[in-house]
Amino acid sequence: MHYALCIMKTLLVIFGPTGVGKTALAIDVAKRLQTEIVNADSRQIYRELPIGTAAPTEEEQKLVKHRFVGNRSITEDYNAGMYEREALSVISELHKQHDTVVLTGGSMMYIDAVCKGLDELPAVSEATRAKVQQQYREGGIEWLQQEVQKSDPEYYAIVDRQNPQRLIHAIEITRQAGVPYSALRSGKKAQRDFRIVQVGLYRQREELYRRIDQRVLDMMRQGLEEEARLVYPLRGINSLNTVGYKEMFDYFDGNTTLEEAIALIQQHSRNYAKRQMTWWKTPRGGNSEQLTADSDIHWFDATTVKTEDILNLI
RNA sequence: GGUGCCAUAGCUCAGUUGGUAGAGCAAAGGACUGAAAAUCCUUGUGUCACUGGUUCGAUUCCCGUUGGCACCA
Repeated sequence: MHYALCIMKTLLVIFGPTGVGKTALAIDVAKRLQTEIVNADSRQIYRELPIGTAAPTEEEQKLVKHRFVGNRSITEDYNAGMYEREALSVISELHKQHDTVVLTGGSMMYIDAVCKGLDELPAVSEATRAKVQQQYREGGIEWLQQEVQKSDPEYYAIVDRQNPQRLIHAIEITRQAGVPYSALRSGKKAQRDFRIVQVGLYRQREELYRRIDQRVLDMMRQGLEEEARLVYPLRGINSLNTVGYKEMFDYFDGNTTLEEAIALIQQHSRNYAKRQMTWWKTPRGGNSEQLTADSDIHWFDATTVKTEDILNLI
């Protein structure tokens, strides 16, 4: 057993809210380990959106090879389940060459998909999706609620009934699988054949928000408006339901001024950062009692963390 | 200078036929098993601009003051 641990490969996961400083640290750590970075950001995978998603730049990618950056088009359907399968495959491939692989990003569910695993679900067909969408349009959320109550009472008992996305997903899966969605939810954590070391980054709220606001201004300087204009014709698709783009679309439509759009992008980015911090139960501003609360995660203040601190964990 | 209108939550505004007030947005907190930068839930005490008057009681009515807007000179 002890011997097995010694030869076990490692996945070093570095996460934290948007704007906390993950990219720079991950690159530095990966460089020192002479390994590669597996990106876990649901929007940076789209090659049409490098500026507005603050994707690693070409220069940064020259320092360390990145996977899952700009490898998809916004016109492709993509989701956390696909990411789990592809990421596990890439990690396995990289582990043949490297003892440690770095996984970094801000998409909570993508990271959980790799670390904890999602249950096997059938792919939803276009026909099923369209049918459910149509019935939702006709019957509203009441129909969704009644449908889930009828076809999957067990899930209805625990689901957030005001959330159309959750209800629609349950209906789609139930119809596609032929069994209730809840029957496919094991709630079990997947076993991985590598060790997982989790590093969480945090910053003082005020400073984090200041960095986020500044980064939005930087994006504007780098050409976010032009980037958004190029994808504007496709505005309805899921991948463009993204902070930085929907606000620019409103500006293009004449619903807001450019100034208002920028302020809204900043605001929505801050809201997103808050949701990330809630998900990871991020400690507030270096409270040491909270730091030890979750033993699985090694928390570091992003303003003081050193590459060596991370290397020491491995 | 004159007349009229307005002044209520961080913002935009309701409202109280006189019994100290509530929406949207913001903000804060939370949830999260294939859209997850998504989606959803919870949380509203504020000198009701200031001064005086009427009244058992005024944020509400009246006088005045200050500030803003509009029109007239």
